[in-house]
Amino acid sequence: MKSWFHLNPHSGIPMYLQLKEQIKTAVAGGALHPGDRLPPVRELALTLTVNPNTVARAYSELEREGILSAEQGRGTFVSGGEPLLREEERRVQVQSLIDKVLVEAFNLRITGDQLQAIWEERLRAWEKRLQR
Amino acid sequence: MKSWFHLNPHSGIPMYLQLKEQIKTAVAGGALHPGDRLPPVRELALTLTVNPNTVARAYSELEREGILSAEQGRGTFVSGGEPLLREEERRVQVQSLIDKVLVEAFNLRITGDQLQAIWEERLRAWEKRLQR
DNA sequence: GAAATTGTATCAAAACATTAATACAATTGG
DNA sequence: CCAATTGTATTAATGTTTTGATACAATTTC
Repeated sequence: MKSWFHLNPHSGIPMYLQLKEQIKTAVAGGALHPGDRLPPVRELALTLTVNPNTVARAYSELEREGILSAEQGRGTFVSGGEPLLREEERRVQVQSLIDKVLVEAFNLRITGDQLQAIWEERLRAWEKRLQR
Repeated sequence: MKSWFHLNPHSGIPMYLQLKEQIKTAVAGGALHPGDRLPPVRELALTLTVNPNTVARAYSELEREGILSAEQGRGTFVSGGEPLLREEERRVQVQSLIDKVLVEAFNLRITGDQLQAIWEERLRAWEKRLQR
């Protein structure tokens, strides 16, 4: 449980977004489990040499998204339970993300077959990391 | 070839991005074909009640991406020919988009099976629109 | 060749987003 | 109960992006 995250102040991507992304990836990939406690905002801010507000923003946006759960005085944790949105809404979100991928892919002149192959490859890669 | 695009100034998404997105979708979906001419920047700017620079920005970014092709004095056209990036690079781009979808999906607690079903459904939906 | 049409370039203004400084509030631990 | 720990809220400073005004350049049309 050491130096998980690292931020690049010059990447052009806001640091709070970099952190959000890394936390989401860690959760999806099984490096963080429901109930795990994240470092306090000030502590993580120190190790990342970043303003505490930057960490706080990442945490609180992830809480709004139902991925973390914060309790004042106690800490911030990976949340396990029920999704915030109902099935239908989550489905729609994923659909629209996938539609974006399809538009991009076709504009990149990727064929349906190539696309399908990449999809299967990536899905397999993630399934491995998920079945812990 | 009428009122294709419409922009919402209050959506929170910059208008030049909305326009880019709509053009990309039209191209991917077969509403616009290689060689088709787009309206002149000033004309489209009028119909969308937007500054000409806004349209020009969308056009020129899409040109950089190899989707449109502009010629001063003549107009702007949907480009048909070879992709700008080589196979490998395009593959990587699509891969990373798909990885983002997977992370989002798993954080939304969508199961692999559900995800696979949505993928197949959307791919079929687009394939229909593409085989013209 | 001149006027019209079209995309391009430059620069500034306005809007927006990110980061920072600081203070507040709830919980825990002794 | 008091100090320490932790997340939250407010506000300002800074930085970045988007939009707009205007002028320029290439091509077409007559």
